[in-house]
Amino acid sequence: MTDPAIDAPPETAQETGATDTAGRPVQLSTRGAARHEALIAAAAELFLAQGLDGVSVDGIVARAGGSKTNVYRQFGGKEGLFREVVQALSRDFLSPVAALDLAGVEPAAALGIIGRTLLRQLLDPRHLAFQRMVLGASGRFPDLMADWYAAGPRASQAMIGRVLEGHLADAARTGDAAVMFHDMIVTDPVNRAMMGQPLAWPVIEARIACAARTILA
Amino acid sequence: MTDPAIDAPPETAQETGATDTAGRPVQLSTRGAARHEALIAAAAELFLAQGLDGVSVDGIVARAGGSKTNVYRQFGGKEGLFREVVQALSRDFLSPVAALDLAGVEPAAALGIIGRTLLRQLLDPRHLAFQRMVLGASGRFPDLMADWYAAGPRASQAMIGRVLEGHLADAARTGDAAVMFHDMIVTDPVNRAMMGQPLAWPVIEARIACAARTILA
DNA sequence: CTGGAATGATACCGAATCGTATTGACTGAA
DNA sequence: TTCAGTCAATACGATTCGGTATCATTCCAG
Repeated sequence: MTDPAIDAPPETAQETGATDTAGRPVQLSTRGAARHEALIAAAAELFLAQGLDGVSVDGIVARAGGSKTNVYRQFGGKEGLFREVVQALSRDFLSPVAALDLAGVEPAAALGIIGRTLLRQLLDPRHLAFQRMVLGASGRFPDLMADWYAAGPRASQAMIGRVLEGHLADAARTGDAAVMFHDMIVTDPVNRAMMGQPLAWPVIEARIACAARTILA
Repeated sequence: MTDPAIDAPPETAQETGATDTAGRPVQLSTRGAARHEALIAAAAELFLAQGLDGVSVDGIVARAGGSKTNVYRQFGGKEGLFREVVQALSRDFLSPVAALDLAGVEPAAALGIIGRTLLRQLLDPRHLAFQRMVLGASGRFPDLMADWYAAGPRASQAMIGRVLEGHLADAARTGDAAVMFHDMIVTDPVNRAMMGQPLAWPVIEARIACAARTILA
């Protein structure tokens, strides 16, 4: 297995996050760096729509432009590309909730804001497809699911925990309470949406309010 | 691969639930009916282990015995077989929780019993694989996920609802409370197990107790 | 301008897939 | 015993895919 990019070092030294199969960095020209992004973007759309096994490398390349050379040089193969796609999407979906500033907001109101922001994000068809993709692949890539879980649900739960701090009877269980509130408002609406029977938004809002009352009692 | 117990028996015409692609019943001999079961059993194991796309019809037949003829005559193809497998497994996983008899048990204790029984069931590797399979395929088969959800989570929630009846401050929200209690105790442990980082059993028990106190407050 | 590396386009390979067709053995009833 | 229908085993065709190899083209530093 020869790798020309490594046998005879670079040209335009430009470092991206790309690594080959063995984890060694791959040098990319400006064109290559652009292809790197284009490949991830194209692969993301296709993987979201059809899942890992439903997409062919040729299909991705046809959409991204360039050639298969890039996929195998920059990502080591289909699997490497999939991994980078999942990690990139994990980062993207996190932002709106993490960006909330809840300083000085009443706990009940803060939980409502978090809940609505979170659910608007999670119920987006793109995110539903993403979750389907990650869960479906969790057998083959448990570490990828762990990465997503840390960047997504756990981050949201941490924010909920900060809101609950000092407002619970049993302060020692703040962490558990945060997880439980999160799962209480997220699980059922997401599952229903995932099987094509979404709840109406007012119903979801009522659930959030009900859950907030429950957890703060 | 021959199976002496199946190769020889008589050939009385016999009706099973099998239908062909157009929904018309297929006549099966005794041998055929045995193969029907064997195919579902073999396909179930393989689909659970490798997912829909990771399994080939030839692989299933190699494990079940017989030949591909049966798959296409009895199930119409790989997809039809997959559908029957999911429905059969949905029925199987339901039983232990539905079989509980909680007449005259205190609500708090009853919730504990349901929670422990439910989680012991859901955290079984076979069920984790099943859930992975159904969620991963929910894009292509949303109706299958709906079937599972009705036979699984919704049935459990209904049982929780019957326990809560008459013990909540806001009686009108008994249904919501049941769903929330269910998701509170189920979601996080299952997700953690699914990504290969299972919670210790005592932690889970504590969660159940905590959730029961919360929901009954 | 130029030489060597990175990239593009594509042919190619081997393996694997689904679904059908074929053939011969076996079954159960006439 | 005979005969029509079913099943097992396997061959087959058509297709697809992942990954490699090839060669022309483009890019960039010097």
